[in-house]
Amino acid sequence: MPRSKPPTMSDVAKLAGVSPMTVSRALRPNASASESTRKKIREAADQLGYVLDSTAAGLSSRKTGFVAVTIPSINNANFANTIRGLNEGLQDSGLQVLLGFTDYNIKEEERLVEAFLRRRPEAIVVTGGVHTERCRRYLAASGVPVIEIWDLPSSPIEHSVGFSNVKAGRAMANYLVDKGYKNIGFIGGNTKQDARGSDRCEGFAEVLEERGLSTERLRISEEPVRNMAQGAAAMDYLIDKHPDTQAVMCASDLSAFGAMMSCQRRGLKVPEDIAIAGFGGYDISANAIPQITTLEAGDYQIGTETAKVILSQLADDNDETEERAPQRIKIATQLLERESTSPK
Amino acid sequence: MPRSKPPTMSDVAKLAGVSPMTVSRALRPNASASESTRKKIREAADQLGYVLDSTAAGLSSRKTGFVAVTIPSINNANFANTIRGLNEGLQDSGLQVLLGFTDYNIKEEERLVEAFLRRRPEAIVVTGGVHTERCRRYLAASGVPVIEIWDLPSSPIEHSVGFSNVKAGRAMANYLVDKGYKNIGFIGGNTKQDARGSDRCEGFAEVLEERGLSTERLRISEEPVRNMAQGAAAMDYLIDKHPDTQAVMCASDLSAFGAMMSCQRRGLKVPEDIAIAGFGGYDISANAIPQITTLEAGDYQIGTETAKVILSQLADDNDETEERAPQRIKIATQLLERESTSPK
DNA sequence: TTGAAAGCGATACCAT
DNA sequence: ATGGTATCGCTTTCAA
Repeated sequence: MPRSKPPTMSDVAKLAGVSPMTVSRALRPNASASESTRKKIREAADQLGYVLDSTAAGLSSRKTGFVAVTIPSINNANFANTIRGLNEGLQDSGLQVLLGFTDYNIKEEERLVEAFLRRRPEAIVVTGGVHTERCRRYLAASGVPVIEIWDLPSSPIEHSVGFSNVKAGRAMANYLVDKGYKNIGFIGGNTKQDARGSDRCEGFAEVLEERGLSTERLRISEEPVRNMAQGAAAMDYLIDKHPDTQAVMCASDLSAFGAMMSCQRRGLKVPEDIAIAGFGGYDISANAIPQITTLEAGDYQIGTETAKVILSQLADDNDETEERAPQRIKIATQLLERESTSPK
Repeated sequence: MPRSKPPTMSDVAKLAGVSPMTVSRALRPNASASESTRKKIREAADQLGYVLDSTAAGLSSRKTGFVAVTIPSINNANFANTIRGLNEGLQDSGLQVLLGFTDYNIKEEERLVEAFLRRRPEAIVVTGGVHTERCRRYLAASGVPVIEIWDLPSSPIEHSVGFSNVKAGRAMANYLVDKGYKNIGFIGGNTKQDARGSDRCEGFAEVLEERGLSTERLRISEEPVRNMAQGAAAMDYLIDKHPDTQAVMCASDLSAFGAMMSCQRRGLKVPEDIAIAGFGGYDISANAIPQITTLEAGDYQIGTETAKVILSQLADDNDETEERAPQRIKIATQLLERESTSPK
């Protein structure tokens, strides 16, 4: 089958006996064209199998309809939910999400952002507030709204939608200390790689210090600790080193579950022998036995709120209004107390 | 901050004292330009903060650099892995994945495909072999390579990369029957929504019949059964109705885990009282206690193989070779026997 | 409501 | 190695 050149507007125009310009208008909902020519043109288009070329349309109208988005990983339910929320929030706007994955690497993020900039997106969304110097310059000079999500950076590039990861870590630490635990640990990964995760760890450690508890059980391994197996391994290490550990917060619910399985294998009961908490409000935290205490981050809502920011910034009826001011949308987090930290 | 128009190639050319054409060449790796002018131009570009407009480049060169991909959901580790594999396979090609989510709805897929076609992708990847009539027409007339993944349709549109979901269901059924189980159930969701899931169920049922076993324990609910909670609910229903059930295959490892938790809550031991198997090779299947028997689908590999098909089809040195023939790449699945179906 | 002309920002192609 | 010119397929703008 030879791959032939697709038909153009001119082809449709010729067949319908009108000018290309009329075709252009007839194919758009809001343009003026009589119903009769519209019908004629639609038929001609159908007959030819014509599909609008939005590449050309974008070049001419200076609107690509793209929203560029970078997230650390696609294998992560939290970010997946954010993308779902964003997609749904943009549903009726005609905006297309251009999704890229940084693999928790800001150098890779820089590459992605540069590649995305070439596509002339109408807005750019990046995860987190830590970027390479060059990447910050790209974003600042992009000429379109920039939204940082999943954090509320102290020096945002422009808009931000998220929550304070430091405070999130503090909240969980305070909760565990309030429960009466003394020997408290934290399981997390390389701080350089995952700025948000390390912020949570930092907040967690702050509270332990403030409340006069030891911080020697902060188990930060070189490798990331995101999945179940990594959580299990980290827990093994932690308990071997500090058998008197009474409670642990894990970087995510997945590693918390892995840690919990590790305890079960050792004959340690959760929460009676050791309490475990996670982060992220993953499905597993609600379905595991025992259910895992977690901090829900409002992942889906981050997406929907980001969509709102984008749409309000792009609305053309606000060129001079205060809507153009940098937005800072705080998403509520929620500590869900579950069985894994509540001995009966 | 006023959002001003970004600089163009002409701007760079003017500043560097050359023609736009020279800029175009200097900015590409393979074009001929002297090192001295290259340097001059790069400096001018940097100074202006120039970023190539690939929209315009695409219009002119008739290459957008897009590969359009539709998957049912972003909240699914299997599809996520496929996208990871695809991305990595396309890494060095300069091709950008344009990702869309159908929500397991072929009408939504049709809308997405039409929207994507407007972007003039250089290849299109769709999940599954079931599409609306109109969507099939779109794809067939797209003029670019079309790859259906996660299945091997009997009437493929063009290329396909996947495995037989019917055979996958058969494999698990045969395994369970071989283990000596008689009262075997299946937990899955609405067949209309998820064609691949229902294929697996169909294969599963075929084997039960062929081997003289009852198929009355095929629990197919109206709603999808994909997550843990749904799996738990379905298991409760199944056991209430058929307390003599000895083994169950679930539509996914997530529902298998939910089902297992449901058993645990009832005091049923897995696998001693009831055996449970899943599908998909999710992390949870290897980390749960007991570990869950599953059928690994080669999700990541589906992505990498799809990338290979795309690249070979797009290679311009094969206009007339047999490489243009429809490819049908079979991905190996693997039944991983684990504790959840192996009483000691 | 419709049409003609002039780009949008780049590359292909042909010269030099 | 570099430049000039003609598109690429559409929309904007201005007229009719």
